[in-house]
Amino acid sequence: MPDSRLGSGETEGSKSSPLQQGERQAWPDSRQQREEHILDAAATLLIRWGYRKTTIDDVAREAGVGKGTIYLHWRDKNRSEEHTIFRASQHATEDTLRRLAADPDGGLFHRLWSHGMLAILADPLLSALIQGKQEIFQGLIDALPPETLKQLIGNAEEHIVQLQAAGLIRADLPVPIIAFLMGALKIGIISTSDVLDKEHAISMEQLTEALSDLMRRWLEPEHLPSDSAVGKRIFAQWLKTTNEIEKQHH
Amino acid sequence: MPDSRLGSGETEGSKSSPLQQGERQAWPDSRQQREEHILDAAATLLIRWGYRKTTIDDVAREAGVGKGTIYLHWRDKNRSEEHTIFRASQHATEDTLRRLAADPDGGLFHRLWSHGMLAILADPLLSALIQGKQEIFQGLIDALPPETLKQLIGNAEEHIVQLQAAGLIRADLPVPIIAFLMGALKIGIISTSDVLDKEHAISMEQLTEALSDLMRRWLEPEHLPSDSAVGKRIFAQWLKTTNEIEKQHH
DNA sequence: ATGTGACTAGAATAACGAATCTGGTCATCT
DNA sequence: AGATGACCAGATTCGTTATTCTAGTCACAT
Repeated sequence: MPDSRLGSGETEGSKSSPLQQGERQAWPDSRQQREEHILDAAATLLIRWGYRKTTIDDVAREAGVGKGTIYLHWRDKNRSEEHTIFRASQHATEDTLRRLAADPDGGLFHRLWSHGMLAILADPLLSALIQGKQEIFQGLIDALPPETLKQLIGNAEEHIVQLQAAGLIRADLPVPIIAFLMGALKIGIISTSDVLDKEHAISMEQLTEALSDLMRRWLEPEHLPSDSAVGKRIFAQWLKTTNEIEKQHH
Repeated sequence: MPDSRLGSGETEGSKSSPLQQGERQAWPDSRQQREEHILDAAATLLIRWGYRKTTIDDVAREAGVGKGTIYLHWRDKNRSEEHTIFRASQHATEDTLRRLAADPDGGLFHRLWSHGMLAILADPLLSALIQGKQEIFQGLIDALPPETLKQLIGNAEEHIVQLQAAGLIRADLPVPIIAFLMGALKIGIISTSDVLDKEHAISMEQLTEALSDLMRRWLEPEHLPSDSAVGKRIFAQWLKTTNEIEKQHH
């Protein structure tokens, strides 16, 4: 599991050392490592109990640090949980880019879409967020910058314009309609994906294939640009920009 | 507005007579007319206040009849509201068939789908039901036969098999996947359609066209069957069956 | 017959003080 | 320094009682 950290800037030397198995854990962690641990804990509890029912004490206990320590990393509870969501989004982006890089057709739009879709689907936190599960984000969601959700759904019209210009998707459809339908499909899939497991066992591979097929037939033009690198560049650029916007909010 | 009543059985002779404008209304209605009025009232209030907050008294007042009268038509509150939903579904079916009949391409699958979609989208009650808006159906939804919702979403695999056999949709895709994605798309569209009005003014005509385009490219085979009547027959049959199933529940 | 609305029992809701919980601080410890 | 957890004020929840509401009935009116 390679993990290219685009993350929060600070780098620090101190490597982790003799990690012993105490009652929970006891690591003389580096600051960054500890932050990651705390965010892990926060994500776990956020999914399990939701924002309202997850207390700072819980997170601290789960992460094996003192309560005050959390306030050494974030100004308040909101900032900490926001960062948790931001990191999940970051991971999904990295995951998508990784999948695209490994895909020979990674420069084609239908691959971008299905890989991106699957990356979100794989993360329960992002799925819940897009589904608009208020019971999980109760109270936090208002504090969240409204951009975040929109970015996650990814119905950015600007991006569609770029793709049309590059000849990667059909130019004969109105941009707002494409944006609307792509968003609707994404939300619909995430909202009903729990049925997948229960009723019909559809594998993720099958779903990826089917989604690629759908997007290709619907949105890709007869003749694709010869240079496949163009697509890859645009996608990477787009995903990066998206993350930048979210990061601005700290 | 033609209205072929498939409804509740009873027929009665008494025609309506001098309808005067009282404080609300005063019609010596036929039994059936009155039932329609009550259902209209119930639908209005259901959308406005939801099931929990709508009382039988409210419905009676809105319909301009006495409270007891409602109990002359339905055993209890549940039955009355269920009938309201059933009627909405019936209307949507009739609406879809009417649109298909008026459409020269009414025998093609992509027309069925977009017309059906639009019919649901046009009815706030059905939209809310499919969206799973619990705040509206709170308490009623449990009493509802689980079939109802499934039928409304229309992800009936059986139907897809028929369509494949008739050569109206591609046969090279697994049925469960088609069912899943069609359901997801429908739910997504309905769930996000409120954004339509607000942000980007997408007309219903545009949406119909775009949906037709999507479904045709995604699901229709190269070569369509020459006899367009086949499609119409299958669609009519299917929509009828769907309604029958719901009607069984009274 | 047919329609009605006053009536009732049981359920839902409001009121409200007591008890508990929790985000954030800071004196203390390492 | 860097980290912690006891502590506090304000918010939330809980337990209880009082009040209101409403589905369904039925004696009466039309």
